[in-house]
Amino acid sequence: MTQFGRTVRELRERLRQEDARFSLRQVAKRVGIEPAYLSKIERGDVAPPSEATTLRLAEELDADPDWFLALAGKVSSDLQEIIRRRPELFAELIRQLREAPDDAILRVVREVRDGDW
Amino acid sequence: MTQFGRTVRELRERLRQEDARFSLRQVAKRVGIEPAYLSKIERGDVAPPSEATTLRLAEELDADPDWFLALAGKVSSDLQEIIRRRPELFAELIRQLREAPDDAILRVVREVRDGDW
DNA sequence: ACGAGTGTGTAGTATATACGACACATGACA
DNA sequence: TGTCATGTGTCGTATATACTACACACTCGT
Repeated sequence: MTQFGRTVRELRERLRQEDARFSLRQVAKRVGIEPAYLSKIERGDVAPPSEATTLRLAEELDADPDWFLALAGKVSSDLQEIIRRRPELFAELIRQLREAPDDAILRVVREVRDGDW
Repeated sequence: MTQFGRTVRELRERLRQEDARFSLRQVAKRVGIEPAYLSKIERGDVAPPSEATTLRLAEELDADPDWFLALAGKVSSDLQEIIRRRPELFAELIRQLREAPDDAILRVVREVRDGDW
């Protein structure tokens, strides 16, 4: 599972082509971790970092937080909390949607957004 | 957060009134953990156990697995995997439903179940 | 009185998580 | 030819997770 690492590296290198401030060291500094650690993360030498660090990285690299957490093998703790408040309800809903096509889920999202409960 | 422990104890004591096989020791044995450990769990002396152990406990005590995991502060790993496959879609859906009343979510569940995508 | 079963207190442990510190080699630039 | 910045290799560590092992005190039936 070095998918996360490869993605971080690709995003960073891409940004770097137009902005030299996206060197590994400088990104690490802004994110608040050691360069050596970021290096290992990018090469999949260590497991993906904590949720907090992953989120700071996502912001730095302008990536979607939930997507980034997913690449890191995690699910946002705020989503988990929502589920934990009504576990049976959400469990059933999510399992129902396991095989549903993207646009079916999107329809549900829109419907809920416009819904008048 | 001894909510999990208290619930385990209550469920077990209740079952015990009609079946002496639900002593702490015997339940621990069937679940595959040490009695001392289960004792600490029930009194909130330690954090709730792992997902696997929590699920075996839920089955033993005839409790809903997702509800039990929630009490233990967790979200089923299979739900997490479903979310991780399409993180942005599910994140939006779940956040939309954060404040929705139960019956609104139930309507969505039914609708999806009967849906023809 | 004693053996079986009960719950619990104390101590210890293996593994995972999430990093930091420091040194090193390389390449570009003045 | 220094020096500056780059990425990386090695080693160590604090904290959390998820338990086990063993001994103890109590109670209940025989």
